[in-house]
Amino acid sequence: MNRPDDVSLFTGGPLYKEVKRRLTDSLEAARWKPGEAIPPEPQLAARYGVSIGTLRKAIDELVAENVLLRQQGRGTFVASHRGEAMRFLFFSIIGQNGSRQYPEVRLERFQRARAGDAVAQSLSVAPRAPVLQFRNSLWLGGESVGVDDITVPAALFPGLSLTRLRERDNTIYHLYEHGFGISVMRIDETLRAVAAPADVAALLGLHAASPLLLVRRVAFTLNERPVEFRLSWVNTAMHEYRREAGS
Amino acid sequence: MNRPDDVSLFTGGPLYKEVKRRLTDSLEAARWKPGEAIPPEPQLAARYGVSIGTLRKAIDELVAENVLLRQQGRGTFVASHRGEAMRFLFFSIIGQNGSRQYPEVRLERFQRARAGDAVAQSLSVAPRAPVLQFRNSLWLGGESVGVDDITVPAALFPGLSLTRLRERDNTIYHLYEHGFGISVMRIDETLRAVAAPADVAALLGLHAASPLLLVRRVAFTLNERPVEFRLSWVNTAMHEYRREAGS
DNA sequence: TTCGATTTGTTCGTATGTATT
DNA sequence: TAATACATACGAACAAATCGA
Repeated sequence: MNRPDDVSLFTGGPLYKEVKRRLTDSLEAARWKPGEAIPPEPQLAARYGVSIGTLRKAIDELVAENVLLRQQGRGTFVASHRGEAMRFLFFSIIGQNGSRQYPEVRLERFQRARAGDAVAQSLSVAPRAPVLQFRNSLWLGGESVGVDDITVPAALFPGLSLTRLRERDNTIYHLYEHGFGISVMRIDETLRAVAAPADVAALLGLHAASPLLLVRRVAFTLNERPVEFRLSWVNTAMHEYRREAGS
Repeated sequence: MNRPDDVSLFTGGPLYKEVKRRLTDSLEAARWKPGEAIPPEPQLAARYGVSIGTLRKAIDELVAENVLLRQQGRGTFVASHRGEAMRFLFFSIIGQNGSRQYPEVRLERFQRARAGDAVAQSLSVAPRAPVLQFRNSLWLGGESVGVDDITVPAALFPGLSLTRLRERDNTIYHLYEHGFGISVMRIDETLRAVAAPADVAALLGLHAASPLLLVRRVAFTLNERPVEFRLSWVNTAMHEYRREAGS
Protein backbone atom coordinates (compact mmCIF):
# COMPACT_ATOMS: atom_id res chain seq x y z
CA MET A 1 0.00 0.00 0.00
CA ASN A 2 1.33 3.38 -0.94
CA ARG A 3 -1.43 5.81 -1.64
CA PRO A 4 -0.22 9.16 -3.01
CA ASP A 5 -1.41 11.12 0.00
CA ASP A 6 0.05 8.72 2.51
CA VAL A 7 2.16 10.55 5.01
CA SER A 8 3.27 7.73 7.28
CA LEU A 9 6.88 7.74 6.11
CA PHE A 10 7.26 11.48 6.58
CA THR A 11 10.21 12.31 8.82
CA GLY A 12 10.44 16.10 9.00
CA GLY A 13 8.70 16.74 12.28
CA PRO A 14 5.33 15.89 13.82
CA LEU A 15 2.98 13.94 11.60
CA TYR A 16 -0.01 16.08 12.43
CA LYS A 17 1.83 19.19 11.26
CA GLU A 18 2.41 17.53 7.91
CA VAL A 19 -1.24 16.53 7.74
CA LYS A 20 -2.17 20.13 8.52
CA ARG A 21 0.05 21.28 5.67
CA ARG A 22 -1.65 18.89 3.28
CA LEU A 23 -5.05 20.07 4.36
CA THR A 24 -3.99 23.70 4.00
CA ASP A 25 -2.61 22.99 0.54
CA SER A 26 -5.88 21.38 -0.50
CA LEU A 27 -7.78 24.38 0.81
CA GLU A 28 -5.56 26.81 -1.05
CA ALA A 29 -6.01 24.78 -4.21
CA ALA A 30 -9.76 25.04 -3.65
CA ARG A 31 -10.07 21.27 -3.64
CA TRP A 32 -12.85 21.96 -1.15
CA LYS A 33 -14.56 25.32 -1.52
CA PRO A 34 -15.77 27.75 1.15
CA GLY A 35 -18.99 26.54 2.70
CA GLU A 36 -18.43 22.94 1.59
CA ALA A 37 -17.75 20.04 3.91
CA ILE A 38 -14.39 18.34 3.83
CA PRO A 39 -14.45 14.51 3.82
CA PRO A 40 -15.31 12.70 7.07
CA GLU A 41 -12.53 12.19 9.56
CA PRO A 42 -12.18 8.41 9.14
CA GLN A 43 -11.89 8.88 5.39
CA LEU A 44 -9.23 11.58 5.66
CA ALA A 45 -7.32 9.59 8.25
CA ALA A 46 -7.24 6.66 5.87
CA ARG A 47 -6.19 8.84 2.95
CA TYR A 48 -3.22 10.27 4.83
CA GLY A 49 -2.42 6.98 6.52
CA VAL A 50 -2.63 8.36 10.06
CA SER A 51 -4.78 7.60 13.05
CA ILE A 52 -7.96 9.52 13.57
CA GLY A 53 -6.49 11.21 16.63
CA THR A 54 -3.59 12.57 14.60
CA LEU A 55 -5.94 13.83 11.93
CA ARG A 56 -8.13 15.48 14.54
CA LYS A 57 -5.15 17.31 16.00
CA ALA A 58 -4.40 18.80 12.59
CA ILE A 59 -8.02 19.85 12.15
CA ASP A 60 -8.10 21.24 15.70
CA GLU A 61 -5.48 23.80 14.79
CA LEU A 62 -7.23 24.83 11.60
CA VAL A 63 -10.46 25.26 13.55
CA ALA A 64 -8.64 27.41 16.12
CA GLU A 65 -7.41 29.58 13.23
CA ASN A 66 -10.95 30.02 11.88
CA VAL A 67 -10.04 28.17 8.70
CA LEU A 68 -12.38 25.23 9.32
CA LEU A 69 -15.60 24.98 11.27
CA ARG A 70 -16.80 21.80 12.95
CA GLN A 71 -20.41 20.84 13.56
CA GLN A 72 -21.16 17.70 15.44
CA GLY A 73 -23.35 15.37 13.45
CA ARG A 74 -22.96 17.38 10.23
CA GLY A 75 -19.33 17.57 9.26
CA THR A 76 -16.35 19.89 9.05
CA PHE A 77 -16.78 22.90 6.79
CA VAL A 78 -14.49 25.32 5.02
CA ALA A 79 -14.87 28.78 6.50
CA SER A 80 -16.93 31.07 4.33
CA HIS A 81 -17.89 34.72 4.30
CA ARG A 82 -21.42 33.72 3.34
CA GLY A 83 -22.81 33.07 6.80
CA GLU A 84 -22.73 34.96 10.04
CA ALA A 85 -19.60 33.32 11.42
CA MET A 86 -16.99 35.66 9.94
CA ARG A 87 -19.30 38.65 9.92
CA PHE A 88 -17.81 40.38 12.94
CA LEU A 89 -14.38 38.80 12.80
CA PHE A 90 -13.21 41.63 10.57
CA PHE A 91 -15.58 44.41 11.56
CA SER A 92 -14.70 46.06 14.85
CA ILE A 93 -16.92 49.15 15.06
CA ILE A 94 -19.47 49.11 17.84
CA GLY A 95 -22.01 51.51 19.27
CA GLN A 96 -21.33 53.29 22.54
CA ASN A 97 -23.58 50.86 24.36
CA GLY A 98 -21.41 48.05 23.01
CA SER A 99 -23.93 46.94 20.38
CA ARG A 100 -22.53 45.14 17.35
CA GLN A 101 -24.35 45.90 14.15
CA TYR A 102 -23.27 45.44 10.56
CA PRO A 103 -23.19 48.67 8.57
CA GLU A 104 -24.95 49.62 5.40
CA VAL A 105 -22.32 50.17 2.70
CA ARG A 106 -22.64 52.69 -0.15
CA LEU A 107 -20.26 52.73 -3.05
CA GLU A 108 -19.03 56.27 -3.62
CA ARG A 109 -16.36 55.86 -6.27
CA PHE A 110 -14.67 53.26 -8.44
CA GLN A 111 -11.59 53.68 -10.60
CA ARG A 112 -8.64 51.95 -12.20
CA ALA A 113 -5.26 53.23 -11.10
CA ARG A 114 -1.66 52.26 -10.55
CA ALA A 115 -0.16 51.28 -7.23
CA GLY A 116 1.92 53.82 -5.36
CA ASP A 117 5.04 52.66 -3.59
CA ALA A 118 3.47 52.13 -0.18
CA VAL A 119 0.47 50.25 -1.51
CA ALA A 120 2.62 48.21 -3.89
CA GLN A 121 4.80 47.09 -1.03
CA SER A 122 1.82 46.20 1.16
CA LEU A 123 0.21 44.21 -1.65
CA SER A 124 3.49 42.62 -2.84
CA VAL A 125 2.99 43.87 -6.39
CA ALA A 126 5.34 45.86 -8.60
CA PRO A 127 5.30 49.64 -8.20
CA ARG A 128 2.80 51.14 -10.64
CA ALA A 129 1.08 47.78 -11.07
CA PRO A 130 -2.56 48.13 -12.14
CA VAL A 131 -4.95 48.22 -9.23
CA LEU A 132 -8.63 48.84 -8.65
CA GLN A 133 -9.63 51.48 -6.16
CA PHE A 134 -13.02 52.11 -4.68
CA ARG A 135 -14.46 54.14 -1.88
CA ASN A 136 -17.35 53.12 0.35
CA SER A 137 -19.21 55.08 2.97
CA LEU A 138 -20.45 53.13 5.99
CA TRP A 139 -23.75 53.85 7.69
CA LEU A 140 -25.06 52.70 11.02
CA GLY A 141 -28.58 53.61 12.11
CA GLY A 142 -28.85 56.26 9.40
CA GLU A 143 -25.60 57.94 10.45
CA SER A 144 -22.46 58.07 8.39
CA VAL A 145 -19.72 56.54 10.54
CA GLY A 146 -16.80 56.01 8.21
CA VAL A 147 -15.21 55.91 4.79
CA ASP A 148 -13.27 52.97 3.35
CA ASP A 149 -10.69 53.49 0.61
CA ILE A 150 -10.00 50.05 -0.78
CA THR A 151 -7.24 49.06 -3.21
CA VAL A 152 -6.88 45.59 -4.73
CA PRO A 153 -4.54 44.24 -7.41
CA ALA A 154 -6.37 44.32 -10.74
CA ALA A 155 -4.80 41.00 -11.73
CA LEU A 156 -6.58 39.17 -8.92
CA PHE A 157 -10.03 40.61 -9.61
CA PRO A 158 -10.68 40.39 -13.37
CA GLY A 159 -14.04 41.87 -14.20
CA LEU A 160 -14.55 43.62 -10.90
CA SER A 161 -16.62 46.67 -11.76
CA LEU A 162 -18.76 49.36 -10.26
CA THR A 163 -21.84 47.36 -11.20
CA ARG A 164 -20.51 44.23 -9.62
CA LEU A 165 -19.82 46.10 -6.38
CA ARG A 166 -23.23 47.76 -6.42
CA GLU A 167 -25.12 44.55 -7.03
CA ARG A 168 -23.59 42.43 -4.32
CA ASP A 169 -26.05 41.45 -1.61
CA ASN A 170 -23.52 40.52 1.03
CA THR A 171 -20.17 41.66 2.42
CA ILE A 172 -17.31 42.69 0.18
CA TYR A 173 -15.29 39.72 1.35
CA HIS A 174 -18.12 37.44 0.29
CA LEU A 175 -17.90 39.00 -3.16
CA TYR A 176 -14.13 38.38 -3.22
CA GLU A 177 -14.76 34.77 -2.22
CA HIS A 178 -17.76 33.98 -4.35
CA GLY A 179 -16.85 36.02 -7.39
CA PHE A 180 -13.08 35.67 -7.56
CA GLY A 181 -12.14 32.67 -5.43
CA ILE A 182 -10.25 34.84 -2.97
CA SER A 183 -10.83 34.09 0.71
CA VAL A 184 -9.67 36.68 3.20
CA MET A 185 -8.63 34.75 6.29
CA ARG A 186 -6.57 37.21 8.28
CA ILE A 187 -6.15 40.95 8.60
CA ASP A 188 -3.41 43.11 9.96
CA GLU A 189 -4.43 46.55 11.16
CA THR A 190 -2.60 49.60 12.45
CA LEU A 191 -4.55 52.46 13.93
CA ARG A 192 -3.85 56.13 14.42
CA ALA A 193 -5.69 59.37 15.10
CA VAL A 194 -5.60 61.95 12.33
CA ALA A 195 -7.24 65.17 11.27
CA ALA A 196 -9.98 64.50 8.73
CA PRO A 197 -9.02 65.22 5.10
CA ALA A 198 -11.44 67.61 3.43
CA ASP A 199 -13.12 65.10 1.14
CA VAL A 200 -13.60 62.55 3.90
CA ALA A 201 -14.92 65.18 6.27
CA ALA A 202 -17.47 66.19 3.64
CA LEU A 203 -18.71 62.64 3.25
CA LEU A 204 -19.03 62.28 7.00
CA GLY A 205 -20.72 65.63 7.49
CA LEU A 206 -17.93 66.90 9.73
CA HIS A 207 -15.71 69.95 9.85
CA ALA A 208 -12.39 69.43 8.13
CA ALA A 209 -9.63 68.52 10.60
CA SER A 210 -12.05 66.82 12.99
CA PRO A 211 -10.22 63.99 14.73
CA LEU A 212 -10.83 60.65 12.99
CA LEU A 213 -9.63 57.15 13.64
CA LEU A 214 -7.56 56.04 10.67
CA VAL A 215 -7.32 52.26 10.26
CA ARG A 216 -4.76 50.90 7.83
CA ARG A 217 -5.62 47.32 6.95
CA VAL A 218 -3.91 44.66 4.88
CA ALA A 219 -5.98 41.53 4.25
CA PHE A 220 -4.40 38.13 3.61
CA THR A 221 -5.48 34.79 2.23
CA LEU A 222 -4.68 31.45 3.81
CA ASN A 223 -1.27 31.32 2.17
CA GLU A 224 -0.45 34.76 3.52
CA ARG A 225 -0.83 36.47 0.19
CA PRO A 226 -1.92 40.11 0.63
CA VAL A 227 -5.02 40.77 -1.45
CA GLU A 228 -6.44 44.03 -0.21
CA PHE A 229 -5.14 47.34 1.09
CA ARG A 230 -7.64 49.47 2.93
CA LEU A 231 -7.67 52.83 4.66
CA SER A 232 -10.69 53.45 6.86
CA TRP A 233 -11.56 56.81 8.35
CA VAL A 234 -13.91 56.31 11.27
CA ASN A 235 -15.89 58.96 13.09
CA THR A 236 -15.64 57.79 16.69
CA ALA A 237 -17.91 60.48 18.13
CA MET A 238 -20.80 58.03 18.42
CA HIS A 239 -19.04 54.73 17.75
CA GLU A 240 -15.89 52.97 18.88
CA TYR A 241 -13.33 50.45 17.71
CA ARG A 242 -13.22 47.43 19.98
CA ARG A 243 -10.50 44.88 20.60
CA GLU A 244 -10.08 42.18 23.21
CA ALA A 245 -6.78 40.61 24.19
CA GLY A 246 -5.58 37.85 26.47
CA SER A 247 -8.14 35.13 26.03
CA MET B 1 -11.68 5.20 46.55
CA ASN B 2 -13.31 8.57 46.67
CA ARG B 3 -10.71 11.29 46.76
CA PRO B 4 -12.14 14.76 47.35
CA ASP B 5 -11.04 16.06 43.95
CA ASP B 6 -12.34 13.05 42.06
CA VAL B 7 -14.54 14.11 39.23
CA SER B 8 -15.47 10.79 37.69
CA LEU B 9 -19.08 10.87 38.83
CA PHE B 10 -19.66 14.37 37.50
CA THR B 11 -22.61 14.48 35.12
CA GLY B 12 -23.08 18.09 34.04
CA GLY B 13 -21.35 17.98 30.68
CA PRO B 14 -17.90 17.02 29.41
CA LEU B 15 -15.47 15.83 32.03
CA TYR B 16 -12.61 17.91 30.71
CA LYS B 17 -14.67 21.07 31.14
CA GLU B 18 -15.18 20.20 34.78
CA VAL B 19 -11.47 19.51 35.17
CA LYS B 20 -10.77 22.87 33.58
CA ARG B 21 -13.09 24.53 36.09
CA ARG B 22 -11.27 22.84 38.98
CA LEU B 23 -7.93 23.97 37.62
CA THR B 24 -9.23 27.50 37.15
CA ASP B 25 -10.60 27.51 40.69
CA SER B 26 -7.25 26.42 42.06
CA LEU B 27 -5.53 29.14 40.07
CA GLU B 28 -7.93 31.80 41.33
CA ALA B 29 -7.37 30.58 44.88
CA ALA B 30 -3.64 30.94 44.26
CA ARG B 31 -3.09 27.30 45.11
CA TRP B 32 -0.34 27.60 42.52
CA LYS B 33 1.15 31.05 42.08
CA PRO B 34 2.23 32.86 38.93
CA GLY B 35 5.53 31.53 37.67
CA GLU B 36 5.20 28.28 39.59
CA ALA B 37 4.73 24.87 38.00
CA ILE B 38 1.48 23.02 38.49
CA PRO B 39 1.79 19.32 39.38
CA PRO B 40 2.80 16.86 36.64
CA GLU B 41 0.09 15.60 34.33
CA PRO B 42 -0.03 12.01 35.62
CA GLN B 43 -0.39 13.31 39.16
CA LEU B 44 -3.21 15.71 38.29
CA ALA B 45 -4.97 13.05 36.24
CA ALA B 46 -4.89 10.74 39.25
CA ARG B 47 -6.11 13.48 41.58
CA TYR B 48 -9.14 14.24 39.44
CA GLY B 49 -9.72 10.62 38.54
CA VAL B 50 -9.55 11.13 34.78
CA SER B 51 -7.34 9.82 32.04
CA ILE B 52 -4.28 11.77 31.07
CA GLY B 53 -5.82 12.60 27.71
CA THR B 54 -8.81 14.22 29.37
CA LEU B 55 -6.57 16.20 31.68
CA ARG B 56 -4.47 17.36 28.74
CA LYS B 57 -7.55 18.59 26.93
CA ALA B 58 -8.42 20.79 29.91
CA ILE B 59 -4.88 22.14 30.07
CA ASP B 60 -4.86 22.69 26.30
CA GLU B 61 -7.66 25.21 26.61
CA LEU B 62 -5.99 27.06 29.47
CA VAL B 63 -2.79 27.24 27.45
CA ALA B 64 -4.72 28.61 24.48
CA GLU B 65 -6.11 31.30 26.79
CA ASN B 66 -2.63 32.26 27.98
CA VAL B 67 -3.44 31.14 31.51
CA LEU B 68 -0.92 28.31 31.58
CA LEU B 69 2.34 27.84 29.72
CA ARG B 70 3.75 24.44 28.81
CA GLN B 71 7.42 23.63 28.43
CA GLN B 72 8.39 20.20 27.28
CA GLY B 73 10.72 18.52 29.72
CA ARG B 74 10.19 21.18 32.41
CA GLY B 75 6.55 21.36 33.36
CA THR B 76 3.41 23.45 33.04
CA PHE B 77 3.60 26.92 34.54
CA VAL B 78 1.15 29.52 35.73
CA ALA B 79 1.31 32.57 33.48
CA SER B 80 3.20 35.43 35.05
CA HIS B 81 3.92 39.05 34.23
CA ARG B 82 7.48 38.53 35.38
CA GLY B 83 8.96 37.21 32.16
CA GLU B 84 8.77 38.26 28.56
CA ALA B 85 5.76 36.14 27.65
CA MET B 86 2.99 38.57 28.53
CA ARG B 87 5.09 41.64 27.84
CA PHE B 88 3.51 42.51 24.52
CA LEU B 89 0.20 40.78 25.05
CA PHE B 90 -1.18 43.97 26.56
CA PHE B 91 1.01 46.60 24.94
CA SER B 92 0.05 47.37 21.36
CA ILE B 93 2.05 50.45 20.42
CA ILE B 94 4.62 49.93 17.69
CA GLY B 95 7.00 52.10 15.73
CA GLN B 96 6.24 53.02 12.14
CA ASN B 97 8.65 50.39 10.93
CA GLY B 98 6.68 47.82 12.91
CA SER B 99 9.23 47.54 15.72
CA ARG B 100 7.93 46.42 19.08
CA GLN B 101 9.66 48.02 22.00
CA TYR B 102 8.61 48.35 25.61
CA PRO B 103 8.27 51.94 26.77
CA GLU B 104 9.94 53.73 29.61
CA VAL B 105 7.27 54.71 32.12
CA ARG B 106 7.40 57.84 34.29
CA LEU B 107 4.99 58.40 37.14
CA GLU B 108 3.53 61.87 36.86
CA ARG B 109 0.87 61.91 39.57
CA PHE B 110 -0.65 59.78 42.30
CA GLN B 111 -3.77 60.48 44.33
CA ARG B 112 -6.60 58.99 46.32
CA ALA B 113 -10.06 59.75 44.98
CA ARG B 114 -13.58 58.42 44.70
CA ALA B 115 -14.98 56.60 41.72
CA GLY B 116 -17.23 58.50 39.35
CA ASP B 117 -20.25 56.73 37.92
CA ALA B 118 -18.63 55.53 34.70
CA VAL B 119 -15.50 54.22 36.40
CA ALA B 120 -17.52 52.65 39.22
CA GLN B 121 -19.59 50.75 36.72
CA SER B 122 -16.55 49.58 34.77
CA LEU B 123 -14.84 48.40 37.94
CA SER B 124 -18.00 46.92 39.51
CA VAL B 125 -17.61 48.99 42.67
CA ALA B 126 -20.11 51.28 44.38
CA PRO B 127 -20.32 54.85 43.10
CA ARG B 128 -17.95 57.05 45.10
CA ALA B 129 -16.01 54.01 46.29
CA PRO B 130 -12.40 54.84 47.21
CA VAL B 131 -10.00 54.43 44.33
CA LEU B 132 -6.37 55.15 43.60
CA GLN B 133 -5.53 57.19 40.54
CA PHE B 134 -2.19 57.69 38.92
CA ARG B 135 -0.87 59.09 35.71
CA ASN B 136 2.11 57.80 33.75
CA SER B 137 3.83 59.20 30.74
CA LEU B 138 5.23 56.69 28.24
CA TRP B 139 8.49 57.21 26.40
CA LEU B 140 9.90 55.40 23.41
CA GLY B 141 13.34 56.28 22.13
CA GLY B 142 13.40 59.50 24.12
CA GLU B 143 10.06 60.65 22.73
CA SER B 144 6.91 61.04 24.74
CA VAL B 145 4.29 58.88 23.03
CA GLY B 146 1.41 58.70 25.45
CA VAL B 147 -0.20 59.30 28.81
CA ASP B 148 -1.95 56.66 30.92
CA ASP B 149 -4.57 57.63 33.49
CA ILE B 150 -5.03 54.56 35.64
CA THR B 151 -7.73 53.98 38.24
CA VAL B 152 -7.87 50.96 40.56
CA PRO B 153 -10.14 50.10 43.50
CA ALA B 154 -8.34 51.09 46.69
CA ALA B 155 -9.68 47.99 48.45
CA LEU B 156 -7.76 45.68 46.12
CA PHE B 157 -4.43 47.48 46.44
CA PRO B 158 -3.80 48.18 50.12
CA GLY B 159 -0.55 50.04 50.58
CA LEU B 160 -0.12 51.00 46.95
CA SER B 161 1.72 54.29 47.05
CA LEU B 162 3.69 56.71 44.95
CA THR B 163 6.89 55.20 46.30
CA ARG B 164 5.77 51.69 45.52
CA LEU B 165 4.99 52.70 41.93
CA ARG B 166 8.28 54.56 41.56
CA GLU B 167 10.40 51.71 42.89
CA ARG B 168 9.02 48.91 40.75
CA ASP B 169 11.56 47.48 38.33
CA ASN B 170 9.12 45.80 36.00
CA THR B 171 5.71 46.36 34.41
CA ILE B 172 2.77 47.69 36.38
CA TYR B 173 0.97 44.41 35.94
CA HIS B 174 3.93 42.64 37.48
CA LEU B 175 3.58 44.94 40.48
CA TYR B 176 -0.14 44.09 40.71
CA GLU B 177 0.75 40.39 40.58
CA HIS B 178 3.78 40.32 42.82
CA GLY B 179 2.72 42.96 45.31
CA PHE B 180 -1.04 42.41 45.57
CA GLY B 181 -1.75 38.92 44.21
CA ILE B 182 -3.76 40.33 41.32
CA SER B 183 -3.12 38.80 37.92
CA VAL B 184 -4.41 40.66 34.90
CA MET B 185 -5.32 37.99 32.37
CA ARG B 186 -7.53 39.76 29.87
CA ILE B 187 -8.18 43.30 28.70
CA ASP B 188 -11.06 44.88 26.89
CA GLU B 189 -10.27 48.00 24.91
CA THR B 190 -12.30 50.52 22.96
CA LEU B 191 -10.52 53.09 20.82
CA ARG B 192 -11.46 56.46 19.50
CA ALA B 193 -9.84 59.58 18.05
CA VAL B 194 -10.12 62.73 20.15
CA ALA B 195 -8.72 66.23 20.39
CA ALA B 196 -5.97 66.35 23.00
CA PRO B 197 -7.01 67.83 26.36
CA ALA B 198 -4.77 70.71 27.40
CA ASP B 199 -2.94 68.93 30.23
CA VAL B 200 -2.25 65.84 28.13
CA ALA B 201 -1.11 67.94 25.18
CA ALA B 202 1.34 69.70 27.47
CA LEU B 203 2.82 66.45 28.68
CA LEU B 204 3.20 65.23 25.11
CA GLY B 205 4.65 68.49 23.84
CA LEU B 206 1.80 68.99 21.39
CA HIS B 207 -0.62 71.76 20.56
CA ALA B 208 -3.90 71.46 22.38
CA ALA B 209 -6.58 69.78 20.23
CA SER B 210 -4.03 67.74 18.28
CA PRO B 211 -5.65 64.45 17.28
CA LEU B 212 -4.83 61.69 19.76
CA LEU B 213 -5.78 58.04 19.96
CA LEU B 214 -7.79 57.53 23.13
CA VAL B 215 -7.78 53.94 24.41
CA ARG B 216 -10.25 53.03 27.14
CA ARG B 217 -9.15 49.81 28.82
CA VAL B 218 -10.71 47.61 31.46
CA ALA B 219 -8.43 44.86 32.78
CA PHE B 220 -9.78 41.60 34.21
CA THR B 221 -8.49 38.77 36.33
CA LEU B 222 -9.05 35.10 35.56
CA ASN B 223 -12.46 35.12 37.24
CA GLU B 224 -13.50 38.10 35.11
CA ARG B 225 -13.24 40.55 37.96
CA PRO B 226 -12.41 44.05 36.67
CA VAL B 227 -9.38 45.39 38.52
CA GLU B 228 -8.17 48.36 36.52
CA PHE B 229 -9.69 51.17 34.50
CA ARG B 230 -7.31 52.99 32.19
CA LEU B 231 -7.51 55.84 29.72
CA SER B 232 -4.51 56.12 27.41
CA TRP B 233 -3.86 59.08 25.16
CA VAL B 234 -1.47 58.09 22.43
CA ASN B 235 0.34 60.37 20.02
CA THR B 236 0.20 58.37 16.80
CA ALA B 237 2.29 60.78 14.75
CA MET B 238 5.35 58.55 15.02
CA HIS B 239 3.81 55.39 16.46
CA GLU B 240 0.79 53.19 15.81
CA TYR B 241 -1.60 50.85 17.56
CA ARG B 242 -1.48 47.37 16.07
CA ARG B 243 -4.01 44.57 16.08
CA GLU B 244 -4.25 41.30 14.20
CA ALA B 245 -7.42 39.32 13.64
CA GLY B 246 -8.43 36.04 12.05
CA SER B 247 -5.72 33.61 13.08
C1' DT C 1 -42.70 10.01 14.69
C1' DT C 2 -39.41 6.67 14.75
C1' DC C 3 -35.34 4.57 13.42
C1' DG C 4 -30.97 3.87 11.55
C1' DA C 5 -26.93 5.68 9.30
C1' DT C 6 -23.53 9.16 9.41
C1' DT C 7 -20.43 12.36 11.58
C1' DT C 8 -18.18 14.73 15.12
C1' DG C 9 -17.38 14.83 20.41
C1' DT C 10 -15.63 12.63 24.56
C1' DT C 11 -13.04 9.35 27.20
C1' DC C 12 -10.15 5.72 28.00
C1' DG C 13 -5.51 3.40 27.82
C1' DT C 14 -0.88 2.50 26.04
C1' DA C 15 3.49 3.11 23.85
C1' DT C 16 7.12 5.82 22.28
C1' DG C 17 9.63 10.29 21.26
C1' DT C 18 11.93 14.54 22.85
C1' DA C 19 13.53 18.10 26.00
C1' DT C 20 15.23 19.23 30.54
C1' DT C 21 17.60 18.59 34.75
C1' DT D 1 23.39 8.64 32.42
C1' DA D 2 19.10 8.30 34.60
C1' DA D 3 14.91 10.25 35.95
C1' DT D 4 11.26 13.39 35.00
C1' DA D 5 7.88 15.82 32.22
C1' DC D 6 5.54 17.09 28.26
C1' DA D 7 4.67 15.78 23.03
C1' DT D 8 3.19 12.66 19.63
C1' DA D 9 0.77 8.73 17.86
C1' DC D 10 -2.12 4.79 17.90
C1' DG D 11 -6.60 2.47 18.53
C1' DA D 12 -11.03 1.50 20.55
C1' DA D 13 -15.52 2.36 22.45
C1' DC D 14 -19.39 4.98 23.33
C1' DA D 15 -22.10 9.58 23.40
C1' DA D 16 -24.48 13.23 21.05
C1' DA D 17 -26.13 15.72 17.09
C1' DT D 18 -27.91 15.59 12.44
C1' DC D 19 -30.42 13.93 8.60
C1' DG D 20 -33.09 11.26 5.66
C1' DA D 21 -35.87 7.04 4.99
